[in-house]
Amino acid sequence: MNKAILKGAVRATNERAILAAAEEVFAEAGYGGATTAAIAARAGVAKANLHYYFATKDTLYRAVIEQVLTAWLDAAASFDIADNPAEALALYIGAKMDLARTMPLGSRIWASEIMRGAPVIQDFLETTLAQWIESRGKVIRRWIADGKIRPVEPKYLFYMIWATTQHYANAAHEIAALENRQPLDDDKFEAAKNQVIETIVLGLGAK
Amino acid sequence: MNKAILKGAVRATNERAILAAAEEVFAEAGYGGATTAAIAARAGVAKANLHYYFATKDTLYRAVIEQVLTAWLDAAASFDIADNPAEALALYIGAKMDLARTMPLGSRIWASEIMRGAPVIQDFLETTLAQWIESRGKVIRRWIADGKIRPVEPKYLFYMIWATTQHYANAAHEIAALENRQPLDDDKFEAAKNQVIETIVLGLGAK
DNA sequence: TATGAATTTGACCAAATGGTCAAATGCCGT
DNA sequence: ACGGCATTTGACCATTTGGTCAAATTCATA
Repeated sequence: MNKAILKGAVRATNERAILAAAEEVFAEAGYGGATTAAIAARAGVAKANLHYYFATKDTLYRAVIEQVLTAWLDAAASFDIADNPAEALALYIGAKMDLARTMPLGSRIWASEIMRGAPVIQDFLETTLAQWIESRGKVIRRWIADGKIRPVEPKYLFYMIWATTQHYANAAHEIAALENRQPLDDDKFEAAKNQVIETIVLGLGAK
Repeated sequence: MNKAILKGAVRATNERAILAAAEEVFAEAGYGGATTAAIAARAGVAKANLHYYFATKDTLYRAVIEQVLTAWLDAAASFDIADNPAEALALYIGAKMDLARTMPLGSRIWASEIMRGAPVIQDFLETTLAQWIESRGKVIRRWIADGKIRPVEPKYLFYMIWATTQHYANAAHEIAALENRQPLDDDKFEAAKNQVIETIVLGLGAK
């Protein structure tokens, strides 16, 4: 009976294990440095079996990127509740910080992908992301027109938010080296998150 | 006579060409994805000749890292003129922005290196950089004690500065995709720089 | 211009890599 | 219990990779 539920369970389980392993290896080694052998080993399957589920390294990489993209879009949605700048920004920046904390590997893969020249997500950048930043830019400009924040170029504001929040994922190792070789614990991370929010909100002169 | 000056000129020229090519390839492909063949080709020398000047890929990589480190330290020095927070921060952030503009490849290599777990610069992070941030942290704390800026954790402030400024190098491709597929021109870059400075200075409540 | 050192390179090598394949094994509904 | 589909894997392959080497060429200087 519950067999029906488990239909395809083996496939689902293996695909998940392989994707998780691939995320780790791609994040550490980059696309070029990652090997299917290393991914298979970390997933606990034979290399040939990995290729049974994902025909090529490229296919697998794209599947991983897909996941990252989805998570990114989820976090991006949290900006929409906008009206009060301070509140809206706090929510959005908080969501981005949480994402960096939850999916550090995804953040690193995203960063490498862009450093390679974004061969895979080029289209996403030029369409979805460009639209997103344009529409949110309008919100920011309204705030400026209403005198709620000082005049700024919305894009540069988003770059600052993205850079800073993602840094806590991408540079976690550097940060650990500067914090007694210990990654930020939850309290420190929360403090960092608040400081980022406060600095940006204040920096925009939000009323 | 001027032969003496040119002594070792061939070596110097070739080493420079190889280092420059290596910087490009490591920045694009990461350590794992870079190949000595690709570097040699871009430098315009035979692969065997590359290995004549740099015995191993690792040696070459470390030489490139060395350069990046030197440039980083130069920019770091610009913080020292400190007394007035707004002025000191404007100088430092400006220097970091200029560095990102001048050496985008180095910035990307730095980022990949850290994402790999910093195998090569681990020691630098734990000694030189840790000392640097500790001593500059003291300056920040003095400003806070003197009521010149609002209370913040200095480290999180530096993370924000590093992240944001380096973003203009690391994510240049993403930025271009969002700006009519055109990299930032000098004017726009200057505007971004000013906005970053103003936002942080204001965000610290600097008097 | 002769000579020894520095430089250049084609040919080569062992290991690693992405990927294939056929045979074996496991699993499900009938 | 059986037939068929999904899964697993060891053996294998062509290509790429980092690196070597000896022979050839160029260069500086006495």
